[in-house]
Amino acid sequence: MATTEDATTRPRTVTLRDVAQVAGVSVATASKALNGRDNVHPDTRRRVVEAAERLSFTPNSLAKAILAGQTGTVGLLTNDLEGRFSLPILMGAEDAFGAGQMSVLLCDAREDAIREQYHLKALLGRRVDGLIVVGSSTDPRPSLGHALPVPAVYAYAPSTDDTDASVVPDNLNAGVLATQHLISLGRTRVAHITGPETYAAARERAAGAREAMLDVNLELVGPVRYGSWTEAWGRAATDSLLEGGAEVDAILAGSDQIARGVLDALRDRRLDVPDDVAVMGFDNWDPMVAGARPLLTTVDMNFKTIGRRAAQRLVAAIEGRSTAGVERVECTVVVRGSTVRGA
Amino acid sequence: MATTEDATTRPRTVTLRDVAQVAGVSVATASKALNGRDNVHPDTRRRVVEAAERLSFTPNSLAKAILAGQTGTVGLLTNDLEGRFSLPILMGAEDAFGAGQMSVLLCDAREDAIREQYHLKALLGRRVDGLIVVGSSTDPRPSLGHALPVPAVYAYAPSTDDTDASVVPDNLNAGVLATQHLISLGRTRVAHITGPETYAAARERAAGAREAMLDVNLELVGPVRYGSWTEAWGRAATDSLLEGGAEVDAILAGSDQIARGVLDALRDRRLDVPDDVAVMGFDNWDPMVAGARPLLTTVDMNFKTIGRRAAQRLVAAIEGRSTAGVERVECTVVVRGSTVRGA
DNA sequence: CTGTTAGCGCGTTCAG
DNA sequence: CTGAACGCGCTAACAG
Repeated sequence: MATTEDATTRPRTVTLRDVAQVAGVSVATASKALNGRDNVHPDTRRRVVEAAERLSFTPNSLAKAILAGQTGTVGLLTNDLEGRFSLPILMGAEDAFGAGQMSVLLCDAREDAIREQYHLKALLGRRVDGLIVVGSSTDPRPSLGHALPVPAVYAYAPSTDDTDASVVPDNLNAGVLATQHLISLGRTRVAHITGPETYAAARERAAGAREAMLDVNLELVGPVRYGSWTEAWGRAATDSLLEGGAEVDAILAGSDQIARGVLDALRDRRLDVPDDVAVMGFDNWDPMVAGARPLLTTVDMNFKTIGRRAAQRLVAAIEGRSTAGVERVECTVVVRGSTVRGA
Repeated sequence: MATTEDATTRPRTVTLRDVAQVAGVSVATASKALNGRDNVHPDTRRRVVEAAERLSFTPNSLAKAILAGQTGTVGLLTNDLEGRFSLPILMGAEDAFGAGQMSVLLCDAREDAIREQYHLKALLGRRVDGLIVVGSSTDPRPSLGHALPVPAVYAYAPSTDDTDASVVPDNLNAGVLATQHLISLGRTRVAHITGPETYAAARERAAGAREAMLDVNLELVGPVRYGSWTEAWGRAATDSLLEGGAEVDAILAGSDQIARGVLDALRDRRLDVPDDVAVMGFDNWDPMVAGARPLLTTVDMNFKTIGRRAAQRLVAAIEGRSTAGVERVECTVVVRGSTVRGA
């Protein structure tokens, strides 16, 4: 690692003025030529374009932005950069913007309101055209308020203020769909092992499961077992369930991690999956799903779609077509070997 | 989701001019007052600051940047937003910048050179002060070249051009340290199951393992088993290893996922971990490590540190103290129950 | 068709 | 201690 002073060798940023000079025209003409405006002689345009390429001119978006009042930049304020939710959401947003020319300024507030304010200020200072706010759980989070100079869309965690725009996973429906899949396989004795009751996601999925059972005049086996989003809890809860003598032909796990624990516990007891007991998870989290034996049936919450929709609504809002309210994104059951042999 | 036209209700962006007007001073004075420059009467300053707060004035960084020639923004160009490497690196970079006032513009090129060029152009247009380029594997990647108007630092994947600045994990040393840990426990018959031989990370870790064994006049049991970075490969390779009649007292897995597969296969064969066979992985990837039975000993490659170092070197380069060459970040052995009972 | 002028929001001289 | 004037890179309106 040698230290070198190459600041001097680095080419100075080339401006439109340089291009104009090389092409032998005025700055204004160069501008028009490069932006495809009318009233420029083809020959002149060609000269300007050539000069621009030769100097590898990159227009200064900042200067443009200062005029236009639009920066083509959005702020993405997350609280869960570690988590596996922000990332797909971020990708979805990138997707949606990618086609256009939006760039994403990323900030992680780490669940700290002070940090969030700080970053918010920084983003507004950089004159972002809009904000996407990603929560760390599906529980509602405080609104940034309506006094913002730019529109905001809340993703994953809805805003507590429902005149804000939010895009969230449909956890209730996820519970319903998962349970209907199990019922469609002829399973009638379904137990539900899930994460902490303090999580809205856990409660809503459980409510969906209960609802789907009720629709066919069935009930879940025993109470919903709330615990933590871990494999260890999946194992422990399964053990206690079976030791309690419960007869089950399906276990609905509140997440893929819990499902992995359930599978392990069943395997230890020499119970066959899916013949004896069918198992399902939620999230379709690849590393968990792909390594499971058998491969895990799960519900994909379509985080990427959430990100994409949030981005689309944000763009709409920036263009003046603002929408309010919570949008729930459909989830998808992904059938694999843990519920249907060989699938 | 009701559509509303609230563009009108949204407060117009307030400029320094507004503040000056309210405070009854000129823009120049307002500027000095807010930026803590000398030669401003305390009373005047107070009036200006109050006005700024009342209007919730946010200085326009763009305008500032256009003058200063520095935007306080860096571009992070990744190829692996899905992957679990960019994320910690991104966080480390955020950490390092967070103290200061750098903001991060994020772009995912998805391994597509065209996309990368496109994003690069966009970032340069936004006049980023520097670039961090994150690869998707530890294999060297093509340099962006030296004709860039701003410095670049390559993280995770080094640049093929070693006059560039790169920060990468020390995979060779990781292999050494892991193996030394096993040796220190008295294990002498160590097998190595890892990912595809096409990956530099796999080859280097294997080389480190071989080297550490050689240091104490030992050899790995059998050839290195190259395969894929999956649990399934871990299971399959372990089965074939043991069916081949190999006597091993330790298995070094090339990743935590592979290690999980190894643990499963050993468990199926009623072999005790760590008493019969000690098992180790690489990456210290929490979801894999935390769910393992027993908890998995592994090598943490300190991705966050990589991100932090890349950010620090970038800042140094931006300030003119540019450094060239590849920096290898130390890794750390994290001891848990799969090598030391009860740890 | 092209060049000149003005101004976006701000920081920085330099007179007053 | 304060304010007018200038310039950053660029586009829009107008004049030639």
